[in-house]
Amino acid sequence: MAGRGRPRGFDRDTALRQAMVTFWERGYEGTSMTDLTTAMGIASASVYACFGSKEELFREAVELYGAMEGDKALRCLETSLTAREGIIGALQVNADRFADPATPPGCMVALSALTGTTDNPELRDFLAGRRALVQQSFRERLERGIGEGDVQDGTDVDAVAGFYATVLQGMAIQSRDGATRARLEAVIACAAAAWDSLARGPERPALR
Amino acid sequence: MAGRGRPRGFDRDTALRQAMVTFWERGYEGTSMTDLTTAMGIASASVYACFGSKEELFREAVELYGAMEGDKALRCLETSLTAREGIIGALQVNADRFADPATPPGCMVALSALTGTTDNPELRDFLAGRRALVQQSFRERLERGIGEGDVQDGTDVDAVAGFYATVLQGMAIQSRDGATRARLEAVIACAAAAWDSLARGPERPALR
DNA sequence: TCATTTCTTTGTTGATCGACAAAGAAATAT
DNA sequence: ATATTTCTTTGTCGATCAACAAAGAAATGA
Repeated sequence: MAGRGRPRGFDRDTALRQAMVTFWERGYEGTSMTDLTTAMGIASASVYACFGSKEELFREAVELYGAMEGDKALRCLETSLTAREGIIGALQVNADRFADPATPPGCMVALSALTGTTDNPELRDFLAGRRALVQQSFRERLERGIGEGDVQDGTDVDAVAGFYATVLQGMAIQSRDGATRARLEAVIACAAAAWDSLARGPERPALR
Repeated sequence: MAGRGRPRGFDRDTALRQAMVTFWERGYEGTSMTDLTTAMGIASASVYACFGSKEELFREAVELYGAMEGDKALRCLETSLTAREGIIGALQVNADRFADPATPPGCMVALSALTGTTDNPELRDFLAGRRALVQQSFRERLERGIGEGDVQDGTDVDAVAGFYATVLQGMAIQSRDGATRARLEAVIACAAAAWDSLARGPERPALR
């Protein structure tokens, strides 16, 4: 297993993490190979030898991002005693991340390839799929809540999961616009206050 | 006032509208001059002569977008009898726009320059300012509602305005990901159901 | 020691980016 | 009719894009 030839002069995980931060900050299209090689501290040929291409590097970076934060939110959903606690907790985990001064503001999955990838539908769908997974995990947690009794039977789990996913994605933009941790908390508090109207009452909320 | 020299061979408003749609679809950085000249049907030299630069053209396109939709939402806020009706109505006006099959999905102001403009802070701030204006108009409508009695005195208007702005921005991403008009309506219904918990009760919503 | 393997450095590739210069075309003013 | 003005067409500019080829450097195995 030990390589035969000259060993790699950089740490792959470290380089990937630095690439992730760069993509997170500047987006996929907004990040040039020069940006990457500068941040990673290696030459472009090493990037291609180690990661294949800019797009493959980006996909790995997104998976690393998901492994770091997504897992924490998923664990919050799983270990929570109620669906409300789980979903609101997941929002808070993300708010922590979005407002962390050590990393770029907002969510990499939500923001790094929304537009500008019109002629790369695979990459767009890749990220859209990651976003859909979050929404699906919300829905599954709501369904579990129905089974466990803390969510009223008859709740429109698709609508409620979509609502909280929408709030989460909106928080990513708010964070990009400079929203502090406290402001994100205030948004979450509002979303939490809506809970009983959505997942407690058996009737669909009236629109007007 | 009648021009002396050769008259322009294209309609400025039409060309601007086509540029707006292109920026809306592909984002600022994702739109090339070739994309623009193709969509507008004119050569790049004509673009520069008529609009100055790509960035100035984009700013004009954003202002046109705001004049088309922002005004409708603002009128909804002004003419509504209650703050609730105004803000929920503004969300619906935007949902109409986001899901209109005749135009690109989602919101141009929210999506067209979120990342990829790291080295152009003026442009980023320009769009962030437009987003802040929406949030401010929500806040002002809430304050008016307090004065008119349909919003409980003591309501945290900053938090509530931020919440509904967050939902609106999240809807833009949902729309980009393929959300139908009906799904956006479901999100709005959830946001509307939260209203009484936020703007009716005098107490701040409890977080847990 | 030396051949082999792998990585790094350096340089370059064709394509595309936004922007503009120069010249030709079409209108008005005198 | 002719000069003037303005627009359009054509071509091109230097910069930058993602990607890779070739050669030098540094490790291992025999």
